[in-house]
Amino acid sequence: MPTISSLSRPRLLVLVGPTAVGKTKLSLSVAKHYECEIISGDSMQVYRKMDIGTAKLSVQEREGIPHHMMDIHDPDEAFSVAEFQDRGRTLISEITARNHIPFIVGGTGLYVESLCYGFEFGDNSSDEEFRQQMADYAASHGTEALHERLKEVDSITAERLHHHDQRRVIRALEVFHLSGEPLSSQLARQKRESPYDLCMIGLTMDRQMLYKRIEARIDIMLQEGLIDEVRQLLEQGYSRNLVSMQGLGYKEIAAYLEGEMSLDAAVELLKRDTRRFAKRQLSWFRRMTDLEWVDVTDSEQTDKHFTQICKIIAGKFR
RNA sequence: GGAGGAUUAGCGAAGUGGCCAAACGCAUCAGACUGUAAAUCUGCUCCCAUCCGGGUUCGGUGGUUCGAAUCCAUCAUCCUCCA
Repeated sequence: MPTISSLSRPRLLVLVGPTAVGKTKLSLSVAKHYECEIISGDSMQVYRKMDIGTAKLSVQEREGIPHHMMDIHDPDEAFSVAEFQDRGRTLISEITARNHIPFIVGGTGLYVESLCYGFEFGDNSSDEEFRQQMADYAASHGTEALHERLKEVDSITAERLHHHDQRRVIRALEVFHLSGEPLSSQLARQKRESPYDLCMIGLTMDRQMLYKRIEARIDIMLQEGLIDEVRQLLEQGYSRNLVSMQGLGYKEIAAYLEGEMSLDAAVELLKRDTRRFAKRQLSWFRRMTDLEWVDVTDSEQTDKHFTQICKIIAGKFR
């Protein structure tokens, strides 16, 4: 039963799951049934010109359902969780005002969670020069020395980070550098409560089956012209160092196109990396306690899964 | 028929008398994750045990030795060369 506060909070429907489980397909049925507008919860679909490798639905395939947070940046424009959250919040209130249900569908755990819960990124922003300085320091003095420096300003964060995890060590240092406050104390202030009336569904599947689907999907992407897509990006001058080019499929195919490995090797690597990614997604989602799981191993039974999902939604949003 | 080489954990591959349950790589599995997150990072993987620890391994069998994955014999399988 909804409490007073849940009645006053906007509804937010969420569908997560590892890559290639079948989120997209199910999301269309659900969106139609509940008059939803979809917000892509995916860190790579935000980029234009990256369609095949990100398994983006074409406008036609969207069957008239609005899809937000797609194609909002060129591949050389940096994107971040904070921006995702910011835009997401706006979208949610706009969609709610239209009397539609905002529906996040995606596989980027951090992004989805940042929107679902009260993550506060503050105005820490970033400082490229500082990052570079820190990276240089680690290169000359070692990662442990850099970790030591973090220990001095934020021992709590240092405690939980391995000194090899330079990206996080540097960010924690950067947060202190920019705000004068340790990341850990900023985090301690945040409340875990969601600003929304949440209904979160997670799709899962037998691992072997999922891996087969991943491989099959990659083969299809290749047939659909993934290599050309990557080639065009490179020809248009998008560097391999760009964040967008670190995406699965782009990274590996670019390595092939630049002559670093054979196509077979690149494809094999892409499959492996994607399998690993799916595993990581699952381990992220598993700790999300508000999630209701739906096992879609029997991938033929989409009607059954759809019914199951509707039941969960009906239970939450009554 | 003869000569030589090989056989190590899921795979590849070190180890050639004690420091070996066995390096390393891969793959698998598990985990972390608050402005790069499709990124970044950690740990496990012969069996049993939460820990201490215990039990079985290095193609099979039988030896030598206080002690063998490592030495010897023999059998099996594979490869190369000579017939």
